[in-house]
Amino acid sequence: MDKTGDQKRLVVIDGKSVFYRGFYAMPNLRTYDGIPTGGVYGFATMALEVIRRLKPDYVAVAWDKPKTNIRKRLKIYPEYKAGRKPAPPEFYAQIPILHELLDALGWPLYELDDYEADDIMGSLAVQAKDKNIETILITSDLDMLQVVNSHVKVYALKTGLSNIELYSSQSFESKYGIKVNQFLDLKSLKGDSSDNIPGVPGIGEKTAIELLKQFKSLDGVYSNLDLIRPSIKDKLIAGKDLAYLSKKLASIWTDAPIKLNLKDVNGSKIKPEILENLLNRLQFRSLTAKFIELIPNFKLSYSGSNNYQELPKIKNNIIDSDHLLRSLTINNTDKAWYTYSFSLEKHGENPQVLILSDGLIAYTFDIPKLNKLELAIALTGIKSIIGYDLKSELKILMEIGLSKLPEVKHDIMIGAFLINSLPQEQSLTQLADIQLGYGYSFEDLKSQEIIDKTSEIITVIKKIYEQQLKDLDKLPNIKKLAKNIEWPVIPVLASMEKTGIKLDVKYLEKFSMKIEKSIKDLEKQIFDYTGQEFNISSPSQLSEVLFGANNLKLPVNNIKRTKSSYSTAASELDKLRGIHPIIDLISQYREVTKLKNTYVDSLPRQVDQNSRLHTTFSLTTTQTGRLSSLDPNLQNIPIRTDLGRNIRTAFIAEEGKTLISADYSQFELRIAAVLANDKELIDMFNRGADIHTLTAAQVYGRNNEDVTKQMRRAAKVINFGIIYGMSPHGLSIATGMSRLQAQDFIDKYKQLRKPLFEYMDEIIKTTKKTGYVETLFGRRRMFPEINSSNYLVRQAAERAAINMPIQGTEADLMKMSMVKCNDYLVKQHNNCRLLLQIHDSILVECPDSTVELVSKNLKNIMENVYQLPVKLPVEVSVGKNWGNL
DNA sequence: TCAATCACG
DNA sequence: ACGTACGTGATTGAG
Repeated sequence: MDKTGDQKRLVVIDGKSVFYRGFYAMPNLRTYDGIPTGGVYGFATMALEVIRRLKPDYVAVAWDKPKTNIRKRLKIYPEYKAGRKPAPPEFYAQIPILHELLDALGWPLYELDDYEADDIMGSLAVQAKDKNIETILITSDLDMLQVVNSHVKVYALKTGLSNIELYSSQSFESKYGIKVNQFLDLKSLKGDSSDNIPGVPGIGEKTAIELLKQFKSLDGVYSNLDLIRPSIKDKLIAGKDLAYLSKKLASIWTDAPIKLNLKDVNGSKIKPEILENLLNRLQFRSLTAKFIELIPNFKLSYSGSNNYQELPKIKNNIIDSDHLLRSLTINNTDKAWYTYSFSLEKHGENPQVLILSDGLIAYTFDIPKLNKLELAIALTGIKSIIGYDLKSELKILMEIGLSKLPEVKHDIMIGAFLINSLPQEQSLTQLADIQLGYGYSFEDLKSQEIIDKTSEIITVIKKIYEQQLKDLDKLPNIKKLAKNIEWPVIPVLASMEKTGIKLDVKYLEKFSMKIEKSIKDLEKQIFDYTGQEFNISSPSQLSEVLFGANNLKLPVNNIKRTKSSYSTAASELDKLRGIHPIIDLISQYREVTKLKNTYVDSLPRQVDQNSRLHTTFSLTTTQTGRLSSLDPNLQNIPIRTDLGRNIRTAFIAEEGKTLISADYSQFELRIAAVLANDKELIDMFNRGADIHTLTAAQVYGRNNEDVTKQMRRAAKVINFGIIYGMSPHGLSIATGMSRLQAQDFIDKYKQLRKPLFEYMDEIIKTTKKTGYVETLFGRRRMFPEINSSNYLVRQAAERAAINMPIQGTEADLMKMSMVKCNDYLVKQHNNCRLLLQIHDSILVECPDSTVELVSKNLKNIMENVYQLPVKLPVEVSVGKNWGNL
């Protein structure tokens, strides 16, 4: 986009439409303090693009004055722009910030009582033309096409935030078949519901275009009425006044009382310090860096200002295995190593290990077995490490055989997650971009590329680390959480992943064959009923078979719909149980195929040469702080059905060893009692009562002995459901009571557990105020949606906000337990290992001889992991396989 | 790539 | 009037 000759260029931005775009594109963007910033972000992104691509000499921003009547237009047509919903509070909250941004950029804002932004833009464009200045208008709708001429161009906002493009009249013309200068007449005829421009009633886009193609203009249409077929002619005659009124309304008025003062709109009045300060405050890190890059005299102290060029060059010393040991015998054992990658890669014959350390060296090193030991000895000096995803790196160090692993001093992947877990910032590439504005990708680097980029990579890691230290200083609770829980659990998880759990592959193969038979069996029975073969696993085909007019025609009155058909989810099929025997068969078919595909056949494919299965635990996935397990997921191995439990039987202990499972009982409810400080509930727990029976007795006003199974079940459902904010409807579904009974039950329960409900109210209140909730140990989850104007979104956020501290505190405690248990095992029973964690339980493998002792001690460690008013009883069980614990 | 479904706590 | 319990991951079919 180069300018010709000396002609100057003015850019006028339709401020509100740009702002709206950002506002809706990033509805959840907020600062740590919960100030909504999406609209400002959108505007800033676009501003950057304007400066970069259009290189304007002058810039102005036009704005529709908020809540001001557009009096001139209203006089002629009071309904103009009526019926628009007012913008939500998140919108208005950002306006003052936008003003600050404009001030920092030195871009004046034009708003006038009687004129719309379009008019202001048009007026400025006209005056600019008189001064022989080119004008570029930036807007999101086509209305501005009216003022296009030799000196005026329209740029439209395309998809994305920073994407502005010259509006091509060609594409308009090929799409509509009329010229852009006929756009106003088109609108006069067809109207525009978004602006409440009436147009001619009964004339839509199709007809209007047809007319304009033939008669060129609105006047042309009305002077040739006789040539038009009667049905349309009548509509045109009846709507003539409206048509011309529409034209007036939709016209851009280029005579707004503003004066284009070149001094005011001078685009080079940017105030770098103020801009930097503001962007920093808004936590637009990547934007800050991009502005810095763009604006030559915008070089400042901002801690993330190191772009690619400015990264210090570090001596990049590549050393092969021959020279390794001498070089590695380093003296820097006291300070932390910054690491990016201890990674094992196959290169030709030998795996290589790649080590990037504190700005000194990148090593590539073949590690045939012989050298592993030497390498391990050489690396033994490292006391602590700082880096990205250290769990992976610790696993490599274990692989090499390092006897004493370095301490995790700081992991920037997890650090970023703890500081703000809104899930945009996960990869190192993202972190470098968002926190430092460093625009280099770290994805899929080959080892040679990693070596070439050593200095950049290490510098980026250091910078992010330093940035996070500053952030953590402002978040003392999270700092403590990181130090006391999150860093220590990393090596424990590394060890668990590395150890893996043994799988009885032969057993599963047998089971698979058995299951295969019953699948065939079920298929046959199902097809007997339907009279045709189809894919039972396809919800759409199944729905057709069950409900279709030519098939079984099962009643659909209660059945939920999906987008394309009736739902065939288990909960919906349940409603049809008893109506047709096929329902039962389908449920069985589902259970069996699920089991086979997800577990029986797939797990054996994933074992190592020792028949052990290695999962990966993620610390940065769940919004509550729980772990998640993937590749394969070992946190959802079946247990609820008899058939499913067979899968657990395939998880076995090594020869001569035994599995120990240790579970916290009623973990979440106990934590809820503590957080709410519900003394009665705590007391019930501490007396060792059966909590559900006792609850039922209280709700129904009976003695414990008179509580029926039904009652206890209802009480159990509500005791758990309450943690998620269950509704009467939910309760009635889960228990089979009527809605009224359920409502009554909940009312009584509320009376009974006043502190619990007060606590829940309190959580919602503070979340609305601060924008986040915390666990007992300071883990934090942001809730941008808690003030949403959408009832359902808001309600969902409220329930999640209630649940988070409970589930999160449970997760925190569990991690602490794991660290302590692991410590104990490593120190006193080094041939015992933690294998899995399933949220409220852990699985340990231990030599037969020490099972009893170890179980007792694990139980003790877990029960006393942290002093709380409520007891945390742990149940321990042992067995040769996971199925019979 | 997404939606639907279902396995777990 | 509307929808209805929190948090996950894997598999499948279909566009």
